[in-house]
Amino acid sequence: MDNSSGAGVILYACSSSSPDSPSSGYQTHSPSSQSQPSSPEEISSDLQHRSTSSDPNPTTGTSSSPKPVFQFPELSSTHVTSSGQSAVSQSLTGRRSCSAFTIGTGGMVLLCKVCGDIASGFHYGVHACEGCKGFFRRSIQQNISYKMCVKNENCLIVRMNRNRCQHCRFKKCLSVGMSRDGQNLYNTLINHSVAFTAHE
Amino acid sequence: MDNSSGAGVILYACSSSSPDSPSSGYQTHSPSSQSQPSSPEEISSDLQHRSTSSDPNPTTGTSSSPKPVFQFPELSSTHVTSSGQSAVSQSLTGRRSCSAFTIGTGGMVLLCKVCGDIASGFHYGVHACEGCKGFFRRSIQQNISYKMCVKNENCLIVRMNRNRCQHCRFKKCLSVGMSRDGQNLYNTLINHSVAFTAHE
DNA sequence: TAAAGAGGTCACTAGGTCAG
DNA sequence: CTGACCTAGTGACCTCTTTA
Repeated sequence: MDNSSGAGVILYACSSSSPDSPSSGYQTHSPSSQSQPSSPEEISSDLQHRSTSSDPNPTTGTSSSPKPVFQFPELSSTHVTSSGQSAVSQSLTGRRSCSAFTIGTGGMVLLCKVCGDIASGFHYGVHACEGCKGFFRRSIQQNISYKMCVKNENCLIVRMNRNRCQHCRFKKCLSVGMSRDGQNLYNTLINHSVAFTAHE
Repeated sequence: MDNSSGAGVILYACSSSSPDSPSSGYQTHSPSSQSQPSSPEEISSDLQHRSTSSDPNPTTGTSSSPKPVFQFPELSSTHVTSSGQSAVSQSLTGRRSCSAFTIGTGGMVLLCKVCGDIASGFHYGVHACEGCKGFFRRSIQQNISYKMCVKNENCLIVRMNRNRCQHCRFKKCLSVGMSRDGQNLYNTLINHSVAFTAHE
C-alpha cells in the first residue's frame, strides 16, 4: 500500500521517555489542518505507523489493512467516494521546503516551525522543539504578556537567538499555528462556517 | 438494535477489526490526542495507521466495503444533518439535533454523545468515539476520582477541548447515559429523556 | 460465518519539574 | 526563564467474546 510504503520515517528528537522504547523514530501524524498564517506549508501527510526502527513488534503478526480515510467534505459539498480508495495523495516528504529533511536511512527529521531546531514532536498543533513547546506552554498558562519588542517586531526566530525576544518568539508561535487546542481549527472553521451553516 | 432501523447505513469510524479483514477503514484523529484533532476540512490526508512496516495487506477477498469516515467540525455541531435528510431514526437522536447525519451514499455517521466527535460505535450504552470510550473505561475500571473542575463544572465538552477538564468530561459521560452495562440505562434514558445529571 | 462491543496495548503528547 | 526529562493520560488500533 502506498501509504505505508514510501513515506520516510519521521524522526523526532526524542521526547518520549518510555524506558524500553528505541525512541528514535516515530512517525508523526499530524492533524494536517493547521492553517498557518505565515508559512502555509502543510504537512501533507501523516501517516503513522508504529513500528519504530528496531521494533520487532511482538504482537500479532497480522497485517493491518490499508485503511482508507476520508475527510469530511462538508465545505466543498462534494461527495465522498465511498469506495475505498480516496485519492489521498500522500505526497509526503516531497514538498516541505524547510521544515523537514530526510536522512540516510530514509528517516525524516522534522524541524520546529518556530525556530528551526529539531522538533521533538507535534505540540500544540505544530511540530515544535522542546524549547518552543515549553515556552508556549508557559506563555499560555500564566497569561504572560511579554514586553514589547525593542526592534521592529519582526525579529527572526532561529535556534540561536530564540531567547532574545520573547515578544517575537511568542508571536511566531502563534503565527505558525500553535494553539492550546492543537490547531487553528477554530479560525478555519469560522471562515467556512458560513458556508456550512447556511447549508443546513 | 433499534438504530439500524433507519434507511441509512450507519457508518462508524471504525471499531471492528477482524484481524484479517481488509475492511477496516480507520479514521484518524489527530493527535489529538490529546490533541488533536484534525482537520475537518481539508482533503489532505491524515491517514494514519499503525501497522508495521509496509504491509500491503494481503487483500483478502472478503471485501467488506471500506468504511468511509468523515471528519466533522465540532463547532458547528449544533446542526449536523447535512442535507436536511435526517433520516435518523435512531431513537435518541431524534431529539438531539446533532448526533447523526447522513452522507451521500446513504450512509449515516453518528456522533459521540459526549464530545461530538465521530462515534466509533455504541459503547457503554451510548454512541461514543474511541476517545470517550477509552476515557470512560479507564474511569470506571480504576475508580478514578478526578480533581475538581476549576471552573463552574459546566465545561463544554467538544472534541477539541475534551481533555481539558476530566471532571466535566466524566460528568458528561454519565449525563448522556454511559454506564458499565449500557443497555438498561440507555432505555431508561429514552423514557425519561431528561438528562439526568448524574453527580458522581 | 460476520458484526459488534468490551477491554487491552502502547505510541504519543500536555503538562510538571528542576538543574542550569 | 529555559529546556531536557519525566509522568499521566489519551486514543487509535487490536484481540477476544458475545450476539445475530
